[in-house]
Amino acid sequence: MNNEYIDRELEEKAELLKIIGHPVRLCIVRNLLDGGNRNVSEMQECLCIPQSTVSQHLAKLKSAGIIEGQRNKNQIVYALANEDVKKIIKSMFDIKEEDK
Amino acid sequence: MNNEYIDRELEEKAELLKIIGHPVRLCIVRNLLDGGNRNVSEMQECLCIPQSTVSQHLAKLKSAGIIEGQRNKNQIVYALANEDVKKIIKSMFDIKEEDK
DNA sequence: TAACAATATCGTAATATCTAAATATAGTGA
DNA sequence: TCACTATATTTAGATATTACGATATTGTTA
Repeated sequence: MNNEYIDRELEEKAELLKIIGHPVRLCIVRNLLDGGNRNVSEMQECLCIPQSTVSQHLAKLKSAGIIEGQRNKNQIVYALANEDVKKIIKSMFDIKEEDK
Repeated sequence: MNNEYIDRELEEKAELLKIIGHPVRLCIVRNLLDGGNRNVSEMQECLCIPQSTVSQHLAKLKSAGIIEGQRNKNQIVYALANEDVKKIIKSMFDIKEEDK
């Protein structure tokens, strides 16, 4: 976007919104905030879609800094890593507390 | 998306996020909330993009119920019409009050 | 009603996204 | 090291989105 009124901040926020603007990714992110599935196999089962598809959505979320993965033994455990996204999900889905 | 874990609500919210997840549309929506340009010509000037492009983005926002247009003489004055979107924009851009 | 101004819609080419199978990688435990 | 499990990457076809010129529509005013 080559436009002085659309600045870097706006571009970045738009990108963030676009990335969570997909049913599978929004489901992943909402579950993460809501204390749900944290590793890929669980997400895959819960979402009923192929593993590679889940992984690609996770890659997209990760490259935007929305989630972070940490290896735990055999698995990779994901967590939300972006405050804007947390705020958005909380306000959209009326989630009160991170249950931990 | 044919998946029992991804329900109607999730689909709708994802669609909403996707629609505001575009720099031009996010700019329009943020300006509307922030008391800025409300008719198409002003937006067009401010955004430096062709009128038909602005109109198409407005159509998308409108068909998702994010904005509503009201005719005022020669022009159509738009306003935000979706509470989720208002909340999101406010929290992302630290807008305190609708100035009116 | 004619000319004009503001906005919307259409057509379409370029680009981006999505999905999923196939394949690769990397950690774990025997 | 070997087999296994969990996850990531690659590839490709299908689909969706985007931008914008051309054109249409609708309201206004003379």
